[in-house]
Amino acid sequence: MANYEEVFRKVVAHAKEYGFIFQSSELYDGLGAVYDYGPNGVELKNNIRDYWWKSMVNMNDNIVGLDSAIFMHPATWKASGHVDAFNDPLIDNKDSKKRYRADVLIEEHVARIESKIEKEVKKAAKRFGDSFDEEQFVSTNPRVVGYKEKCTSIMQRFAQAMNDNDLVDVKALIEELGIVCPFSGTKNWTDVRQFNLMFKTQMGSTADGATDLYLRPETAQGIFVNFLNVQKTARMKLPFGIAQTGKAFRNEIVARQFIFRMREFEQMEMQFFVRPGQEMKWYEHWKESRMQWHLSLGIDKEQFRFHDHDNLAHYANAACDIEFKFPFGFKELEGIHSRTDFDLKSHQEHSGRKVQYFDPEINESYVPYVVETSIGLDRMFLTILSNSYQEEEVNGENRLVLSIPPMLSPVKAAILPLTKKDGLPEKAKEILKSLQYDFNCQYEEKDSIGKRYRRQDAIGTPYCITVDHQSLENHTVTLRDRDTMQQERIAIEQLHRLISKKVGLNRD
RNA sequence: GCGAGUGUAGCUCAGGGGUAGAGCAUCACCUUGCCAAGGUGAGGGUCGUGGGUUCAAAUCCCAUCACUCGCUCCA
Repeated sequence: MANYEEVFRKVVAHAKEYGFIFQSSELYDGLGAVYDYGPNGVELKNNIRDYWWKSMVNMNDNIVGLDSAIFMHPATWKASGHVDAFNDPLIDNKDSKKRYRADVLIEEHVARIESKIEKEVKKAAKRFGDSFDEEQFVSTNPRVVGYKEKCTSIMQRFAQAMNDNDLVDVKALIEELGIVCPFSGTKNWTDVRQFNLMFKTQMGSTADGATDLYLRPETAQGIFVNFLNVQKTARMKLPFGIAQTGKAFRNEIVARQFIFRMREFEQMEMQFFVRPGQEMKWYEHWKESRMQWHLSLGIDKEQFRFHDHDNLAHYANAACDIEFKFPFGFKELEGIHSRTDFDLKSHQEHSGRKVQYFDPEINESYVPYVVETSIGLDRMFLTILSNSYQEEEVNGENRLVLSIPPMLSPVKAAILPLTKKDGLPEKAKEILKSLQYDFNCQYEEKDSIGKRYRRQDAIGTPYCITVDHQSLENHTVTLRDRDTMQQERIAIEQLHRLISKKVGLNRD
């Protein structure tokens, strides 16, 4: 594991040194868990996004795109469940230094009382034998009734306190119940604090007339609230999908592991709408299809695995992750969720509008079911980066190469005059002009040719084109392959076709 | 938020009360010309920030900020 950490350290340092990723606001000592993409980083990121968009939207005639705004009506987040689910009251035990969710502590306490009720019931059942009437017992036995009342009053008080945002009373409740920390066994608690996982902001320039808004914590809701607009205007028939990429914001309590967990990050999501009852078929379809997408990038199959969720979120009836083996272990890269009709139905209820689809095949209107594929663009970036980073030995010397899939490489080709005289730079610049319209190219004449090759290796450029004296005579150049370091001499006219074949999406 | 660690040049780090250092990187010139680190020279730091002790603080003390790691959360 120490070795993995070492590799990860190097990847992070490399990302900075070669202009892929900088920490946000570094000039001011940095801003935690926020990162900026540098000149090479933005190219790679754009290429990943393009590749996703092409394969999801352009290659599927039943998927269309959308770019919804980051600001959304605040009711959206009530409907989606985020307002409730993203507000956790937390409390620390000062002795054990452990942190707990206050609601969980209280619920566990209630659960203990409930188990006492069960014990009483069992005991009674034994005592009364066949004539035992559980319902009657539970409603009449004074001890059980007392327990039940206690549970109800605790939960009511807790609900009331949460509703009033009265965290002082939540703490008082915990103290009154005598809840102790399982580790230290003490009641030495801090105050209860609320963690807001959504970022709040205001719309409207005057303080008193402003409306509280949230920065969206996921892009999906923009798709759901536009379901009718898109379906009608693009004349889509079920099953069909809506895809969107964009920024999302989460106030993570801790943010670690470089760009794996960021406060501001970018998602690539596709929500696929299906007839109720067909969701599992499509869930399986997208599970398979998304895994194939990852494998199409040439990454080793062993680096991925599925992880099925046991504890499903409130909206899902099936969910799995595609995990990638990051340098710090297998971690979630993409989620495929069968979200049922939860979201659309909830928006229907909250908005008071009909969010339904009339299905001409069965002559019926219904709220569609949704299968979601949701991948973190930044996580995909880290996947590509950490998977590409390689150190190898060449003639007793280290070579550092990013073996990025060529279609994703920030720079497709470097054009290098062997020397910076005798008209070689001019010839090289001619070639640059002929290629740079279609490919992101770099021209370099500084330093020895070997040094330039290695610099290009370090940013993952698949091709180096070297212009030498022979080029002036017969219009040929050498084309060096990043991975094999082999060179072949080819006609300048062939360059465009060869590079296109290697870096294009269509490999035929 | 708690605990531990770190903060000196673009990067990696040395220096632990007395004029701020090295290697690499950068820039210029020379040399070489197909797999990085040849020669000469140059630029670059009020040692994270603020305060204190001292004749004197990068160095000792206090505070503060940021980052890293662990714990709590994570569709």
